[in-house]
Amino acid sequence: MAYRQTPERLARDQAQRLHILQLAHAQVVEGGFAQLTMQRLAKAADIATGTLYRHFSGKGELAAEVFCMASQREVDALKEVFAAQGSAVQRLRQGVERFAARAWDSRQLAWALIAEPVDPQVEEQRLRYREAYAELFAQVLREGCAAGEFSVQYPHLVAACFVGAISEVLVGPLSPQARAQRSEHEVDDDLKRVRATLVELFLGALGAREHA
Amino acid sequence: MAYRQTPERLARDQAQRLHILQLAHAQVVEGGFAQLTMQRLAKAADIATGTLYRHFSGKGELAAEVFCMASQREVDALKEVFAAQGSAVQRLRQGVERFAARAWDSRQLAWALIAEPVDPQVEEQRLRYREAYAELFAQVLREGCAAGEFSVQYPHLVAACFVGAISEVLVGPLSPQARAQRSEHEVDDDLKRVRATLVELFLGALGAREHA
DNA sequence: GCAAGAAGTGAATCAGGATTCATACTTTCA
DNA sequence: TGAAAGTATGAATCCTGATTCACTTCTTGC
Repeated sequence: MAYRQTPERLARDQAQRLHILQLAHAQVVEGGFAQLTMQRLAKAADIATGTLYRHFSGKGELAAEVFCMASQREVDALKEVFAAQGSAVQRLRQGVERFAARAWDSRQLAWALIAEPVDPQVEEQRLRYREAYAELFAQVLREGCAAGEFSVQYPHLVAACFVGAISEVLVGPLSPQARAQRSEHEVDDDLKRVRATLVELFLGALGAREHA
Repeated sequence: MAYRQTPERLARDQAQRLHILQLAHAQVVEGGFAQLTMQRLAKAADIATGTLYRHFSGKGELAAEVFCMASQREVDALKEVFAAQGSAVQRLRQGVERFAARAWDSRQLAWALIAEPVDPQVEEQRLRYREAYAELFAQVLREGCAAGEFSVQYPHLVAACFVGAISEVLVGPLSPQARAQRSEHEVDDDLKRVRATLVELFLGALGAREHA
């Protein structure tokens, strides 16, 4: 007999799995998904490549999980903002600002989540999460409609537009190439303008410019 | 001596190169860039793989060129719409509608151009072209400002938002997965709603709802 | 202490395309 | 016609990582 499923063992397993995920996450934060290879990860975790496969069926699963962890954090942050007190318009504005600020804070990660070319299993999660962001926005839009703050015919589509607009306007400046060219200072200015533009655009679109 | 650079020879060369590009384009139209492999392309063109390398330094260059050809066509179409007579608001509306309609017409291609994971050389062109679309929108925005139709502080950023919104709202329904699930009829309805949403959103954002 | 079964190892293998290159074919022109 | 030089061929090779698996090292219960 050997190695039974004692709670401690299970816990240790979980812990190692988590540790691997954290290291993988760190790789992505540092250099995007391109940086995430099984050998490198194994080395970072100080285990053999084969051991990775005791925790994950393959690279796709692992990468997808890393993606989900990171994205879920963003979704939760946004959810929190949207759950706060205040009019839909106010919350929308704060949501956008928070989103942009977070992306700016960890550009490489934001870029990896939003725009880096990734393999299909990860891309699938990306679609899911974009959907999730959109759903959050859509919910606030519906609340705003219900409260008579503004009127939107297809909240879900408008929400998708918002998500797209945010992504696009961030991706340019976030992309590794762009970052290589601009100074920190310029980049901060960019953030301010981007936030202002997004807020103005969204509230304007809702015919709620003045509430802001 | 042999095979001098007679005009006919050059022309034949050009013709073959073009033919290859057209076939490559066809591959992409059919199955995205994933479908574009050197062996498959060579077979389609009925030449040896090695011969491809007489025309292109490598796959990246070839794929990038295909991407550019296809994108340039879209840019030109949009440019044409924007160059037409009419107020900025009218042209903007028509630009959006045209863009969406074209994407809908060739979904697989649109998806490949907008959202398919592609290799870095192609991704680079994608950024350039997104920039190009944005620049077209920005120009119209500036004209509208100049004409006093509306006022926008950072036309370029707003333009980027437009491009992002259009892409995002199209990508969902355009993605191969989504397409597998919905009927033609549903998809047509989607297009109508998407166009309506985009137009309303953009004109609303510009405070130009009523001009429409 | 030891046998049985888990877990860990990492060099070897595999996969799937891109790329090369020795060889064969064409064209040109003296 | 044949030597020279460009062009085409496509099987073989290379590349880059993911994945495997025979073997070693643990852990446990007796």
